Amino acid sequence: MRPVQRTSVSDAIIAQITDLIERNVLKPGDRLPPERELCKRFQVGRSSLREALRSLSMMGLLEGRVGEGTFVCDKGQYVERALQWGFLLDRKKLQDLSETRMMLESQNAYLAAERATPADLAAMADALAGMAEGLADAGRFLASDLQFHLLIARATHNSILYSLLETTRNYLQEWIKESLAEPSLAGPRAELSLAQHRQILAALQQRDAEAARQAMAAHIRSSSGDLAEKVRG
Amino acid sequence: MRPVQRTSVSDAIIAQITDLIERNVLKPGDRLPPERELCKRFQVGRSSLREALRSLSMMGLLEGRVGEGTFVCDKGQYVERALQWGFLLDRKKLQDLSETRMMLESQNAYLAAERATPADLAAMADALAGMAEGLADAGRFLASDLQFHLLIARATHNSILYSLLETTRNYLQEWIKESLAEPSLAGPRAELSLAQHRQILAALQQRDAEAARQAMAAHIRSSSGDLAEKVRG
DNA sequence: AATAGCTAATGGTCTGACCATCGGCAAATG
DNA sequence: CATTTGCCGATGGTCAGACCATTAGCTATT
Repeated sequence: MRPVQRTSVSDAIIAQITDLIERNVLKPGDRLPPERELCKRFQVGRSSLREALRSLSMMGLLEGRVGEGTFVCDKGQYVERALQWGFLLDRKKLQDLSETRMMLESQNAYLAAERATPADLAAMADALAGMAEGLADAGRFLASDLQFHLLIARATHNSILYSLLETTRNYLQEWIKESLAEPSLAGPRAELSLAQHRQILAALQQRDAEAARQAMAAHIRSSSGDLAEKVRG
Repeated sequence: MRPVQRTSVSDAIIAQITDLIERNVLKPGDRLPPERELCKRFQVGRSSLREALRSLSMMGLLEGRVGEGTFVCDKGQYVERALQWGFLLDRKKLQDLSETRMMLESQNAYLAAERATPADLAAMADALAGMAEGLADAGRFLASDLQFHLLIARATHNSILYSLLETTRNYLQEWIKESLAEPSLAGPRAELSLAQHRQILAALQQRDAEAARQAMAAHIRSSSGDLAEKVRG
Protein backbone atom coordinates (compact mmCIF):
# COMPACT_ATOMS: atom_id res chain seq x y z
CA MET A 1 0.00 0.00 0.00
CA ARG A 2 1.10 3.51 -0.68
CA PRO A 3 -0.40 6.96 -0.14
CA VAL A 4 -2.95 7.74 -2.82
CA GLN A 5 -2.31 10.60 -5.19
CA ARG A 6 -4.25 13.59 -3.96
CA THR A 7 -4.32 16.19 -6.69
CA SER A 8 -6.00 19.53 -6.49
CA VAL A 9 -7.90 20.99 -9.42
CA SER A 10 -5.86 24.19 -9.46
CA ASP A 11 -2.61 22.26 -9.48
CA ALA A 12 -3.77 20.24 -12.44
CA ILE A 13 -4.58 23.42 -14.34
CA ILE A 14 -1.25 24.92 -13.39
CA ALA A 15 0.50 21.82 -14.63
CA GLN A 16 -1.33 21.89 -17.95
CA ILE A 17 -0.72 25.56 -18.66
CA THR A 18 2.88 25.33 -17.55
CA ASP A 19 3.33 22.40 -19.86
CA LEU A 20 1.84 24.33 -22.76
CA ILE A 21 4.23 27.19 -22.16
CA GLU A 22 7.17 24.87 -21.81
CA ARG A 23 6.35 23.10 -25.09
CA ASN A 24 6.04 26.54 -26.68
CA VAL A 25 2.43 25.94 -27.69
CA LEU A 26 1.76 29.13 -25.79
CA LYS A 27 4.34 31.65 -26.83
CA PRO A 28 5.24 34.85 -24.98
CA GLY A 29 2.76 37.56 -25.85
CA ASP A 30 0.01 35.11 -26.72
CA ARG A 31 -3.43 35.73 -25.34
CA LEU A 32 -5.25 33.00 -23.50
CA PRO A 33 -8.96 32.35 -24.10
CA PRO A 34 -11.28 34.25 -21.74
CA GLU A 35 -11.65 32.84 -18.26
CA ARG A 36 -15.23 31.82 -18.81
CA GLU A 37 -14.28 29.79 -21.84
CA LEU A 38 -11.31 28.21 -20.12
CA CYS A 39 -13.76 27.08 -17.46
CA LYS A 40 -15.76 25.21 -20.08
CA ARG A 41 -12.67 23.69 -21.66
CA PHE A 42 -11.13 22.55 -18.40
CA GLN A 43 -14.55 21.61 -17.00
CA VAL A 44 -13.85 23.47 -13.76
CA GLY A 45 -15.38 26.32 -11.83
CA ARG A 46 -14.10 29.82 -12.26
CA SER A 47 -12.74 29.98 -8.70
CA SER A 48 -10.35 27.09 -9.28
CA LEU A 49 -9.34 28.43 -12.65
CA ARG A 50 -8.66 31.88 -11.25
CA GLU A 51 -6.62 30.49 -8.37
CA ALA A 52 -4.49 28.71 -10.94
CA LEU A 53 -4.12 31.82 -13.12
CA ARG A 54 -3.30 33.92 -10.06
CA SER A 55 -0.54 31.54 -9.04
CA LEU A 56 0.87 31.54 -12.55
CA SER A 57 0.82 35.33 -12.55
CA MET A 58 2.64 35.29 -9.25
CA MET A 59 5.31 33.08 -10.83
CA GLY A 60 5.68 35.63 -13.58
CA LEU A 61 4.38 33.34 -16.31
CA LEU A 62 1.10 35.11 -16.99
CA GLU A 63 -0.24 38.63 -16.77
CA GLY A 64 -3.90 39.63 -16.57
CA ARG A 65 -5.13 42.90 -18.02
CA VAL A 66 -8.65 44.04 -17.24
CA GLY A 67 -10.82 44.32 -20.32
CA GLU A 68 -8.20 42.78 -22.57
CA GLY A 69 -7.40 39.28 -21.49
CA THR A 70 -4.69 37.13 -19.95
CA PHE A 71 -1.33 37.05 -21.68
CA VAL A 72 1.81 34.95 -21.52
CA CYS A 73 4.69 37.03 -20.20
CA ASP A 74 7.52 37.56 -22.62
CA LYS A 75 10.49 37.20 -20.33
CA GLY A 76 10.04 34.78 -17.51
CA GLN A 77 11.07 36.59 -14.37
CA TYR A 78 10.30 33.58 -12.22
CA VAL A 79 13.81 32.95 -11.07
CA GLU A 80 14.39 36.54 -10.16
CA ARG A 81 11.20 36.66 -8.14
CA ALA A 82 12.02 33.43 -6.37
CA LEU A 83 15.43 34.73 -5.37
CA GLN A 84 13.84 37.92 -4.12
CA TRP A 85 11.47 35.97 -1.92
CA GLY A 86 14.43 34.10 -0.54
CA PHE A 87 15.88 37.44 0.38
CA LEU A 88 12.76 38.61 2.07
CA LEU A 89 12.79 36.02 4.77
CA ASP A 90 15.98 36.89 6.56
CA ARG A 91 16.61 40.45 5.62
CA LYS A 92 17.11 41.48 9.21
CA LYS A 93 20.82 41.18 8.99
CA LEU A 94 21.97 44.44 7.58
CA GLN A 95 25.56 43.45 7.98
CA ASP A 96 25.15 40.31 5.91
CA LEU A 97 23.28 42.28 3.34
CA SER A 98 25.98 44.86 3.15
CA GLU A 99 28.58 42.17 2.67
CA THR A 100 26.53 40.54 -0.06
CA ARG A 101 26.21 43.86 -1.79
CA MET A 102 29.94 44.39 -1.61
CA MET A 103 30.50 41.07 -3.28
CA LEU A 104 27.92 41.65 -5.97
CA GLU A 105 29.12 45.14 -6.79
CA SER A 106 32.77 44.28 -7.09
CA GLN A 107 32.17 41.14 -9.10
CA ASN A 108 29.75 42.96 -11.35
CA ALA A 109 32.40 45.58 -11.99
CA TYR A 110 34.77 42.81 -12.97
CA LEU A 111 32.35 41.30 -15.44
CA ALA A 112 31.22 44.67 -16.74
CA ALA A 113 34.79 45.57 -17.64
CA GLU A 114 34.84 42.59 -19.98
CA ARG A 115 31.36 42.94 -21.43
CA ALA A 116 30.20 46.56 -21.37
CA THR A 117 29.16 47.87 -24.76
CA PRO A 118 29.98 51.42 -25.85
CA ALA A 119 26.35 52.29 -25.16
CA ASP A 120 26.68 50.94 -21.61
CA LEU A 121 29.77 53.04 -21.01
CA ALA A 122 28.13 56.13 -22.45
CA ALA A 123 25.15 55.70 -20.13
CA MET A 124 27.52 55.42 -17.17
CA ALA A 125 29.26 58.61 -18.21
CA ASP A 126 25.87 60.32 -18.30
CA ALA A 127 25.05 59.13 -14.80
CA LEU A 128 28.42 60.38 -13.62
CA ALA A 129 27.71 63.78 -15.13
CA GLY A 130 24.41 63.77 -13.27
CA MET A 131 26.25 63.17 -10.02
CA ALA A 132 28.61 66.05 -10.72
CA GLU A 133 25.72 68.40 -11.41
CA GLY A 134 23.92 67.19 -8.32
CA LEU A 135 26.73 67.84 -5.85
CA ALA A 136 24.55 70.37 -4.11
CA ASP A 137 21.35 68.41 -4.50
CA ALA A 138 21.49 65.31 -2.31
CA GLY A 139 18.42 63.75 -3.90
CA ARG A 140 19.69 64.03 -7.42
CA PHE A 141 23.17 62.95 -6.43
CA LEU A 142 21.86 59.82 -4.81
CA ALA A 143 19.65 59.01 -7.76
CA SER A 144 22.51 59.28 -10.22
CA ASP A 145 24.71 57.30 -7.89
CA LEU A 146 22.20 54.47 -7.78
CA GLN A 147 21.76 54.63 -11.52
CA PHE A 148 25.49 54.33 -12.07
CA HIS A 149 25.70 51.18 -10.00
CA LEU A 150 22.70 49.65 -11.69
CA LEU A 151 24.16 50.46 -15.09
CA ILE A 152 27.26 48.51 -14.17
CA ALA A 153 25.10 45.58 -13.19
CA ARG A 154 23.21 45.92 -16.44
CA ALA A 155 26.48 45.87 -18.32
CA THR A 156 27.19 42.38 -17.07
CA HIS A 157 24.28 41.31 -19.30
CA ASN A 158 23.36 38.80 -16.62
CA SER A 159 19.76 39.32 -15.56
CA ILE A 160 20.12 37.40 -12.33
CA LEU A 161 23.11 39.36 -11.10
CA TYR A 162 21.30 42.56 -12.01
CA SER A 163 18.20 41.51 -10.15
CA LEU A 164 20.15 40.51 -7.07
CA LEU A 165 21.98 43.80 -6.89
CA GLU A 166 18.79 45.72 -7.47
CA THR A 167 17.10 43.94 -4.58
CA THR A 168 20.08 44.41 -2.32
CA ARG A 169 20.29 48.09 -3.08
CA ASN A 170 16.60 48.54 -2.48
CA TYR A 171 16.92 47.19 1.01
CA LEU A 172 20.00 49.23 1.79
CA GLN A 173 18.82 52.44 0.18
CA GLU A 174 17.13 53.78 3.29
CA TRP A 175 20.30 53.54 5.29
CA ILE A 176 22.39 54.95 2.48
CA LYS A 177 20.07 57.91 2.27
CA GLU A 178 20.30 58.56 5.99
CA SER A 179 24.04 58.24 5.88
CA LEU A 180 24.32 60.81 3.10
CA ALA A 181 22.00 63.16 4.91
CA GLU A 182 24.67 63.98 7.50
CA PRO A 183 25.15 67.66 6.72
CA SER A 184 28.64 67.92 8.10
CA LEU A 185 30.01 65.19 5.91
CA ALA A 186 27.81 65.54 2.88
CA GLY A 187 30.08 67.81 0.84
CA PRO A 188 33.44 66.05 1.22
CA ARG A 189 31.91 62.58 1.08
CA ALA A 190 30.06 63.36 -2.12
CA GLU A 191 33.19 64.62 -3.79
CA LEU A 192 35.16 61.61 -2.66
CA SER A 193 32.42 59.39 -3.94
CA LEU A 194 32.40 61.13 -7.26
CA ALA A 195 36.14 60.73 -7.63
CA GLN A 196 35.85 57.04 -6.87
CA HIS A 197 33.14 56.62 -9.43
CA ARG A 198 35.33 58.29 -12.03
CA GLN A 199 38.06 55.83 -11.18
CA ILE A 200 35.70 52.91 -11.65
CA LEU A 201 34.50 54.17 -15.00
CA ALA A 202 38.06 54.69 -16.14
CA ALA A 203 38.91 51.09 -15.32
CA LEU A 204 35.84 49.90 -17.18
CA GLN A 205 36.74 51.96 -20.23
CA GLN A 206 40.22 50.48 -20.21
CA ARG A 207 38.72 46.99 -19.92
CA ASP A 208 40.82 46.40 -16.85
CA ALA A 209 38.61 43.96 -14.97
CA GLU A 210 40.80 43.52 -11.92
CA ALA A 211 41.26 47.27 -11.51
CA ALA A 212 37.52 47.77 -11.83
CA ARG A 213 36.83 45.22 -9.15
CA GLN A 214 39.31 46.72 -6.76
CA ALA A 215 38.16 50.26 -7.40
CA MET A 216 34.60 49.23 -6.71
CA ALA A 217 35.59 47.33 -3.58
CA ALA A 218 37.50 50.34 -2.28
CA HIS A 219 34.55 52.59 -3.01
CA ILE A 220 32.07 50.38 -1.19
CA ARG A 221 34.42 49.96 1.75
CA SER A 222 34.92 53.68 2.21
CA SER A 223 31.31 54.57 1.58
CA SER A 224 29.87 51.93 3.85
CA GLY A 225 32.17 52.77 6.73
CA ASP A 226 29.84 55.18 8.41
CA LEU A 227 27.01 52.98 7.27
CA ALA A 228 28.39 50.35 9.57
CA GLU A 229 28.68 52.92 12.35
CA LYS A 230 25.09 53.88 11.86
CA VAL A 231 24.08 50.27 12.21
CA ARG A 232 25.88 49.85 15.49
CA GLY A 233 24.61 53.17 16.79
CA MET B 1 0.87 63.64 -13.27
CA ARG B 2 1.78 60.02 -12.93
CA PRO B 3 -0.04 56.72 -13.30
CA VAL B 4 -2.29 56.10 -10.33
CA GLN B 5 -1.61 53.21 -8.03
CA ARG B 6 -3.78 50.34 -9.17
CA THR B 7 -3.82 47.83 -6.35
CA SER B 8 -5.62 44.54 -6.42
CA VAL B 9 -7.32 43.15 -3.35
CA SER B 10 -5.38 39.89 -3.47
CA ASP B 11 -2.08 41.69 -3.71
CA ALA B 12 -2.92 43.75 -0.67
CA ILE B 13 -3.67 40.61 1.30
CA ILE B 14 -0.47 38.98 0.07
CA ALA B 15 1.48 42.04 1.15
CA GLN B 16 -0.08 42.03 4.61
CA ILE B 17 0.50 38.34 5.26
CA THR B 18 4.08 38.33 3.95
CA ASP B 19 4.72 41.32 6.15
CA LEU B 20 3.40 39.46 9.17
CA ILE B 21 5.65 36.52 8.37
CA GLU B 22 8.67 38.77 7.86
CA ARG B 23 8.10 40.51 11.16
CA ASN B 24 7.79 37.10 12.76
CA VAL B 25 4.31 37.80 14.05
CA LEU B 26 3.39 34.64 12.18
CA LYS B 27 5.97 31.99 12.98
CA PRO B 28 6.55 28.76 11.03
CA GLY B 29 4.06 26.13 12.16
CA ASP B 30 1.49 28.69 13.27
CA ARG B 31 -2.06 28.21 12.19
CA LEU B 32 -3.95 31.02 10.51
CA PRO B 33 -7.56 31.80 11.41
CA PRO B 34 -10.13 29.99 9.25
CA GLU B 35 -10.72 31.42 5.82
CA ARG B 36 -14.22 32.55 6.64
CA GLU B 37 -12.97 34.54 9.58
CA LEU B 38 -10.08 36.01 7.62
CA CYS B 39 -12.70 37.25 5.18
CA LYS B 40 -14.40 39.17 7.94
CA ARG B 41 -11.14 40.58 9.27
CA PHE B 42 -9.82 41.69 5.90
CA GLN B 43 -13.31 42.74 4.79
CA VAL B 44 -12.97 40.88 1.51
CA GLY B 45 -14.74 38.08 -0.30
CA ARG B 46 -13.56 34.56 -0.02
CA SER B 47 -12.49 34.39 -3.67
CA SER B 48 -9.97 37.16 -3.27
CA LEU B 49 -8.74 35.77 0.01
CA ARG B 50 -8.30 32.31 -1.44
CA GLU B 51 -6.44 33.63 -4.47
CA ALA B 52 -4.05 35.31 -2.09
CA LEU B 53 -3.63 32.20 0.06
CA ARG B 54 -3.14 30.08 -3.05
CA SER B 55 -0.38 32.35 -4.30
CA LEU B 56 1.30 32.28 -0.91
CA SER B 57 1.08 28.50 -0.92
CA MET B 58 2.67 28.52 -4.35
CA MET B 59 5.50 30.60 -2.97
CA GLY B 60 5.90 28.02 -0.25
CA LEU B 61 5.02 30.39 2.57
CA LEU B 62 1.74 28.74 3.51
CA GLU B 63 0.29 25.25 3.38
CA GLY B 64 -3.40 24.38 3.49
CA ARG B 65 -4.61 21.14 5.04
CA VAL B 66 -8.22 20.13 4.53
CA GLY B 67 -10.16 19.92 7.73
CA GLU B 68 -7.33 21.34 9.81
CA GLY B 69 -6.47 24.81 8.66
CA THR B 70 -3.82 26.88 6.93
CA PHE B 71 -0.31 26.83 8.36
CA VAL B 72 2.88 28.84 7.95
CA CYS B 73 5.64 26.80 6.33
CA ASP B 74 9.23 26.86 7.45
CA LYS B 75 11.78 28.13 5.00
CA GLY B 76 12.98 24.74 3.84
CA GLN B 77 9.81 23.89 2.00
CA TYR B 78 9.93 27.18 0.19
CA VAL B 79 12.96 26.13 -1.75
CA GLU B 80 11.45 22.79 -2.67
CA ARG B 81 8.48 24.38 -4.31
CA ALA B 82 10.62 26.87 -6.15
CA LEU B 83 12.43 23.86 -7.54
CA GLN B 84 9.30 22.78 -9.33
CA TRP B 85 9.72 25.64 -11.77
CA GLY B 86 13.30 24.72 -12.43
CA PHE B 87 12.61 23.13 -15.78
CA LEU B 88 11.28 26.41 -17.07
CA LEU B 89 14.75 27.88 -17.27
CA ASP B 90 15.86 28.80 -20.74
CA ARG B 91 19.36 28.61 -22.01
CA LYS B 92 20.36 32.18 -21.32
CA LYS B 93 18.93 32.05 -17.83
CA LEU B 94 20.76 28.83 -17.11
CA GLN B 95 24.00 30.41 -18.22
CA ASP B 96 23.41 33.45 -16.02
CA LEU B 97 22.50 31.27 -13.08
CA SER B 98 25.58 29.17 -13.54
CA GLU B 99 27.70 32.30 -13.58
CA THR B 100 26.03 33.58 -10.46
CA ARG B 101 26.67 30.30 -8.75
CA MET B 102 30.32 30.44 -9.75
CA MET B 103 30.62 33.83 -8.19
CA LEU B 104 28.83 32.86 -4.99
CA GLU B 105 30.78 29.65 -4.52
CA SER B 106 34.21 31.16 -5.01
CA GLN B 107 33.51 34.19 -2.87
CA ASN B 108 32.00 32.00 -0.17
CA ALA B 109 35.15 29.90 -0.19
CA TYR B 110 37.14 33.07 0.32
CA LEU B 111 35.09 34.15 3.30
CA ALA B 112 34.89 30.65 4.74
CA ALA B 113 38.66 30.42 4.83
CA GLU B 114 38.67 33.40 7.16
CA ARG B 115 35.71 32.45 9.30
CA ALA B 116 35.24 28.67 9.40
CA THR B 117 35.20 27.23 12.91
CA PRO B 118 36.84 23.88 13.70
CA ALA B 119 33.37 22.37 13.76
CA ASP B 120 32.69 23.70 10.27
CA LEU B 121 35.90 22.17 8.98
CA ALA B 122 35.17 18.86 10.64
CA ALA B 123 31.76 18.71 9.02
CA MET B 124 33.33 19.39 5.65
CA ALA B 125 35.79 16.56 6.21
CA ASP B 126 32.86 14.28 6.96
CA ALA B 127 31.11 15.27 3.75
CA LEU B 128 34.33 14.63 1.86
CA ALA B 129 34.55 11.17 3.37
CA GLY B 130 30.99 10.57 2.26
CA MET B 131 31.96 11.47 -1.29
CA ALA B 132 34.88 9.06 -1.18
CA GLU B 133 32.64 6.24 0.02
CA GLY B 134 30.06 7.08 -2.60
CA LEU B 135 32.37 6.93 -5.61
CA ALA B 136 30.35 4.02 -6.96
CA ASP B 137 27.01 5.40 -5.86
CA ALA B 138 26.14 8.44 -7.93
CA GLY B 139 23.26 9.44 -5.69
CA ARG B 140 25.25 9.42 -2.51
CA PHE B 141 28.22 11.07 -4.16
CA LEU B 142 26.08 13.93 -5.38
CA ALA B 143 24.42 14.34 -2.00
CA SER B 144 27.74 14.60 -0.20
CA ASP B 145 29.00 16.93 -2.88
CA LEU B 146 26.06 19.26 -2.37
CA GLN B 147 26.46 19.06 1.38
CA PHE B 148 30.11 20.03 1.14
CA HIS B 149 29.32 23.13 -0.83
CA LEU B 150 26.51 24.13 1.49
CA LEU B 151 28.79 23.64 4.48
CA ILE B 152 31.21 26.10 2.96
CA ALA B 153 28.41 28.58 2.52
CA ARG B 154 27.34 27.96 6.11
CA ALA B 155 30.89 28.63 7.25
CA THR B 156 30.69 32.18 5.95
CA HIS B 157 28.20 32.75 8.78
CA ASN B 158 26.31 34.99 6.41
CA SER B 159 22.73 33.80 6.15
CA ILE B 160 22.00 35.70 2.99
CA LEU B 161 24.93 34.29 1.09
CA TYR B 162 23.95 30.86 2.30
CA SER B 163 20.38 31.29 1.23
CA LEU B 164 21.36 32.56 -2.19
CA LEU B 165 23.71 29.68 -2.86
CA GLU B 166 21.16 27.20 -1.62
CA THR B 167 18.54 28.49 -4.00
CA THR B 168 20.94 28.68 -6.88
CA ARG B 169 22.15 25.14 -6.35
CA ASN B 170 18.63 23.83 -6.16
CA TYR B 171 17.82 25.31 -9.51
CA LEU B 172 20.91 23.87 -11.09
CA GLN B 173 20.75 20.50 -9.39
CA GLU B 174 18.72 18.79 -12.09
CA TRP B 175 21.24 19.68 -14.73
CA ILE B 176 24.13 18.76 -12.49
CA LYS B 177 22.52 15.40 -11.91
CA GLU B 178 22.10 14.80 -15.62
CA SER B 179 25.61 15.86 -16.28
CA LEU B 180 26.93 13.41 -13.71
CA ALA B 181 24.78 10.63 -15.09
CA GLU B 182 26.94 10.32 -18.20
CA PRO B 183 28.20 6.80 -17.67
CA SER B 184 31.33 7.16 -19.77
CA LEU B 185 32.65 10.06 -17.76
CA ALA B 186 31.21 9.30 -14.35
CA GLY B 187 34.19 7.49 -12.90
CA PRO B 188 37.05 9.80 -13.87
CA ARG B 189 34.99 12.93 -13.32
CA ALA B 190 34.00 11.88 -9.84
CA GLU B 191 37.59 11.21 -8.88
CA LEU B 192 38.73 14.50 -10.30
CA SER B 193 35.95 16.23 -8.44
CA LEU B 194 36.93 14.52 -5.21
CA ALA B 195 40.54 15.60 -5.63
CA GLN B 196 39.46 19.18 -6.22
CA HIS B 197 37.31 19.14 -3.12
CA ARG B 198 40.26 17.91 -1.09
CA GLN B 199 42.26 20.81 -2.44
CA ILE B 200 39.59 23.26 -1.40
CA LEU B 201 39.36 21.86 2.09
CA ALA B 202 43.13 22.00 2.43
CA ALA B 203 43.11 25.68 1.54
CA LEU B 204 40.36 26.33 4.05
CA GLN B 205 42.23 24.51 6.79
CA GLN B 206 45.29 26.59 6.09
CA ARG B 207 43.18 29.76 6.21
CA ASP B 208 44.42 30.68 2.76
CA ALA B 209 41.47 32.65 1.45
CA GLU B 210 42.84 33.43 -1.98
CA ALA B 211 43.87 29.83 -2.57
CA ALA B 212 40.43 28.65 -1.48
CA ARG B 213 38.75 31.00 -3.89
CA GLN B 214 40.89 29.93 -6.79
CA ALA B 215 40.56 26.25 -6.00
CA MET B 216 36.81 26.61 -5.90
CA ALA B 217 36.75 28.62 -9.11
CA ALA B 218 38.85 25.99 -10.86
CA HIS B 219 36.57 23.26 -9.58
CA ILE B 220 33.42 24.94 -10.79
CA ARG B 221 34.96 25.75 -14.14
CA SER B 222 36.00 22.18 -14.79
CA SER B 223 32.83 20.64 -13.44
CA SER B 224 30.50 22.96 -15.28
CA GLY B 225 32.28 22.54 -18.57
CA ASP B 226 30.07 19.78 -19.88
CA LEU B 227 27.17 21.46 -18.20
CA ALA B 228 27.76 24.30 -20.61
CA GLU B 229 27.98 21.84 -23.48
CA LYS B 230 24.68 20.33 -22.44
CA VAL B 231 23.13 23.74 -22.53
CA ARG B 232 24.30 24.46 -26.04
CA GLY B 233 23.37 21.01 -27.32
C1' DA C 1 -11.43 64.14 -40.07
C1' DA C 2 -11.74 64.26 -35.25
C1' DT C 3 -14.11 63.60 -31.15
C1' DA C 4 -17.48 62.08 -27.89
C1' DG C 5 -20.51 58.50 -26.49
C1' DC C 6 -22.15 53.81 -26.56
C1' DT C 7 -21.75 48.75 -26.28
C1' DA C 8 -19.88 44.28 -25.62
C1' DA C 9 -16.14 41.69 -23.76
C1' DT C 10 -13.13 40.79 -20.00
C1' DG C 11 -10.75 40.44 -15.64
C1' DG C 12 -11.78 41.41 -10.58
C1' DT C 13 -14.71 40.72 -6.74
C1' DC C 14 -18.45 39.10 -3.86
C1' DT C 15 -21.90 35.79 -2.18
C1' DG C 16 -23.92 31.54 -0.95
C1' DA C 17 -23.94 26.87 -1.46
C1' DC C 18 -22.27 21.97 -1.47
C1' DC C 19 -18.64 18.41 -0.93
C1' DA C 20 -14.61 15.68 1.07
C1' DT C 21 -11.77 15.34 4.71
C1' DC C 22 -10.01 15.71 9.34
C1' DG C 23 -10.09 15.97 14.55
C1' DG C 24 -12.36 15.00 18.54
C1' DC C 25 -16.00 13.13 21.31
C1' DA C 26 -19.25 9.87 22.85
C1' DA C 27 -21.41 5.56 22.63
C1' DA C 28 -20.94 0.79 21.87
C1' DT C 29 -18.05 -3.25 22.45
C1' DG C 30 -14.83 -6.72 24.28
C1' DC D 1 -11.38 -0.43 31.98
C1' DA D 2 -9.36 -0.17 27.35
C1' DT D 3 -10.49 -0.29 22.55
C1' DT D 4 -13.06 0.37 18.70
C1' DT D 5 -16.84 2.38 16.11
C1' DG D 6 -19.77 5.85 14.56
C1' DC D 7 -21.13 10.52 14.49
C1' DC D 8 -20.72 15.66 14.29
C1' DG D 9 -18.76 20.08 13.62
C1' DA D 10 -15.08 22.69 11.55
C1' DT D 11 -12.31 23.51 7.60
C1' DG D 12 -10.31 23.76 3.09
C1' DG D 13 -11.69 22.82 -1.89
C1' DT D 14 -14.90 23.57 -5.51
C1' DC D 15 -18.71 25.39 -7.99
C1' DA D 16 -22.30 28.58 -10.02
C1' DG D 17 -24.18 33.00 -10.63
C1' DA D 18 -24.15 37.78 -10.13
C1' DC D 19 -22.34 42.58 -10.24
C1' DC D 20 -18.60 46.05 -11.00
C1' DA D 21 -14.63 48.60 -13.36
C1' DT D 22 -12.04 48.90 -17.16
C1' DT D 23 -10.83 48.33 -21.89
C1' DA D 24 -11.25 48.15 -27.00
C1' DG D 25 -13.69 49.01 -30.86
C1' DC D 26 -17.56 50.79 -33.20
C1' DT D 27 -20.93 54.55 -34.20
C1' DA D 28 -22.83 58.83 -34.65
C1' DT D 29 -22.27 63.57 -33.94
C1' DT D 30 -19.74 67.76 -34.74
